[in-house]
Amino acid sequence: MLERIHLEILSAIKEHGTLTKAADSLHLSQSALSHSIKKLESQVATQIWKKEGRNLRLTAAGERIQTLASRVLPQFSHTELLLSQIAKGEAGALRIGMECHPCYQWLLRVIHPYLQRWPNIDMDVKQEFQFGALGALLSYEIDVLITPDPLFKPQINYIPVFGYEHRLVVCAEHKLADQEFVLPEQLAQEVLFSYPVEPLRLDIFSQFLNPAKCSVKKHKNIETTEIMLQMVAANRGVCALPGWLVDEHAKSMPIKSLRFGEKGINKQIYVGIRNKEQQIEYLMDFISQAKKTK
Amino acid sequence: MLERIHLEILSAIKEHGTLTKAADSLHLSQSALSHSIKKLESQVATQIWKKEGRNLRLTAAGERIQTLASRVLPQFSHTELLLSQIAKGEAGALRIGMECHPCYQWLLRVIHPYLQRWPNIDMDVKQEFQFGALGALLSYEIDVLITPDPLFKPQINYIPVFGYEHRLVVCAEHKLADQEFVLPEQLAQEVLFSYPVEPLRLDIFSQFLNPAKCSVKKHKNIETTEIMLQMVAANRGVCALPGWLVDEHAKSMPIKSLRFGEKGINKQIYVGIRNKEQQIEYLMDFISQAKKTK
DNA sequence: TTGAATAATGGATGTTTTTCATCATCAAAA
DNA sequence: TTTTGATGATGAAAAACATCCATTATTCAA
Repeated sequence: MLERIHLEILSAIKEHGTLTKAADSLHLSQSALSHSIKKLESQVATQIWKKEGRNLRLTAAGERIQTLASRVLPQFSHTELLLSQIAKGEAGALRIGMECHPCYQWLLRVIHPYLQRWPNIDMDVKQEFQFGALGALLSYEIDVLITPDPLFKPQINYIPVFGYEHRLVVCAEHKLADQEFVLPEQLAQEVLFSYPVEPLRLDIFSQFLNPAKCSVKKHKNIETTEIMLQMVAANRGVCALPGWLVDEHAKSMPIKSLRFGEKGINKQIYVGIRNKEQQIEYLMDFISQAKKTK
Repeated sequence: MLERIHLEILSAIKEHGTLTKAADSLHLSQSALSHSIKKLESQVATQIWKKEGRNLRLTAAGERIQTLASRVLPQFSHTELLLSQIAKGEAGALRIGMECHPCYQWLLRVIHPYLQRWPNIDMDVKQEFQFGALGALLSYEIDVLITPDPLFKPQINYIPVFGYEHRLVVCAEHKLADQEFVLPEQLAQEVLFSYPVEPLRLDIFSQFLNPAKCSVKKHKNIETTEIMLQMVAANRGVCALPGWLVDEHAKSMPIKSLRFGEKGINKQIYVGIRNKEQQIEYLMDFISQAKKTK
C-alpha cells in the first residue's frame, strides 16, 4: 500500500536531487529509502525510478506519486498543526445551536471579535434540529446551545448571558401604541405574527395569553425579523420580540413596544454546554465574549 | 506521525459505526486498531475518540483527522489505480515534442482518436526546447519527438510515419503560378515568409537556394501557418510548406503550389523514441496511430 | 587508472504492528 | 434485578517490518 513515507521519499528526492541527500533530510539511511521503495515497487509491480548514471530518474509511476505527494503532504502537515493546536487548547470547532430566532443579530456581534481572537477555530451555526436543540447538544451535533428556555439536565451546564424584556410590538399608529402595558384580552381582535415554531414555545402564549385563557384573532408565521417588523409597521398586525431588538429598529420605523401585563415577561438568554467540556478554553472564552456583548 | 492507516481507521469508523466492524472491513483485529490509535494519541498528546456507552465518539481532533481522510484517501486510491494501470501498460504520460511547425494540424488528427483509446494517458505537446528537441528526448523532458530532420543517435529510434513533398506556395495571381516547378534564380526578387527558425534549418535554403548560391529579396518571419497563407494569398510574398497542407487550404484561398526544381524536395516525417522504451504499449500505439493518419 | 560519489543489496538487529486472550463497561433482555 | 451479548481497552507473545551497517556495483571526473 502506498504510504505517507513513500510520498515523503519522493518529495525529498524532488527537493534534494539524490537519494543520499533525501535520506539525510529525512534523518534516515540511504539504504532505508532504497529498501522502502523497492518494496513498494514489488507491491505495485512497476518501477518507480531507475538509476541513470549516478542519479535517479523517475518513471511515469514515480512522477504520479510525486504529484500525489505535492498535493497531499501539505494537508497532512496542516492537520498535524491543527492537532498540536488542539492539544494546546488553541483550536477546534465551535458548532453553535440557536433556539432563539431574534438573537441572530446579537450572535453576529459575539462571533465577530471571537473569530479574530481564535483564528483556528472553525465555526458553524445551526438553527434546525431534528430531535430538538438539546438532543443536538447531547449527541455532539453542536457544542454550545443558545436558548432562552433552558431544559435543565445533569449533563448540561447553562450559563445566563443576558436578560431582557419580551415586549409586544405595535405600529406607532396602533390604538394600543400609547399604553404602557397591554392586557391579554386587548389582543383578542389582533393579528399576531411569530416565527414558525409551535405556539407552546412562544412566551406570548405560554406566559401571557394561555394563563388568561385569551387568544388572538389570527396567528401568522413569518420567517424573518425584518419582514415581521415591516408588517407591524404597516399596521397589519402585532408581534412579540425582545425589547432591545425593538429599540434598535424603532429608530428607523414607526413602531412602539409595550410591556406584557403589569409585570412584563422577563427573559434570560442562556448558553448551554456539556458539563465535561467546561475546561475547554476556547469554549469558555466564547461564553465570556457572549456575556460581554449586549 | 499521522499515517495513512490512521486515516483508514477513522474513515472506516465513519462508515461502519463501531471499531469492531471497522476492523473487519480493514481485515485487521479490533485490537490492532485500538492500539494503533492509542499510539497516535500519545504522539499528538490528544484524545482522538472516547468511549461513550458502547460506542465511540470522536473528539474535535478525531473529526479533523476524519476530514483529512475524506479529502486525501480518495487521492491515494486514485493514484494506486493509476499505478496499477501503468503496471499493465494502460496509463502514463505522453509528452510530445514537435520540430515541425506545419505538422500541428496533422498531430491534432493523430491525438484525437488516440485520446479516446487511452483515457488514462496524459498528453502534453511542447514546441520550444532550450537544448534542442533531441536533447529534450534524451533528458526525458519529452517521450516522443516529431521531426522531419532526424539526427540519428544510438539511443534514439526513428520511425518514418509519412512522406510528403515540400512545395513553394504562391498567390494564384503570381507570375510563377502557372509553372510546374520553380528554379532557384526565379526567387531572387521574392519576399519569403517562414516560421521563426534559423535559416539553416529551412529546407528551402539548405536544399534549394544555398546549393545554387541564390537567395531571396527579403526573408520575414511569421509565427502561424494561417497568417502566412493569408499574406501569400494577398500576393505579399511566397512561402514553403508541405504539399498536403497547401492542398487543404487551396480549396478556400487563391493560392497555388509548385515543385522546388525539377526533382522537388521530398521529405519524411519521423517519430523518434528512446530505444529502451520500444516495448511500452501506449507509446507504440501512438506511433501506429501516427502511421495511419494522413 | 584511480578515487569520489552514487544507488543497490544482504544480513543482523531492534522496533513496530498484529494477534490472541482477557478484562471492563454498557445496554437491553429476561 | 440479574443475565447476556456487544462493545472497546489492555497486556503479552508472536510475527512482520523497518532500519542500519557493511559491502558491492556503477558512473563520472580528475
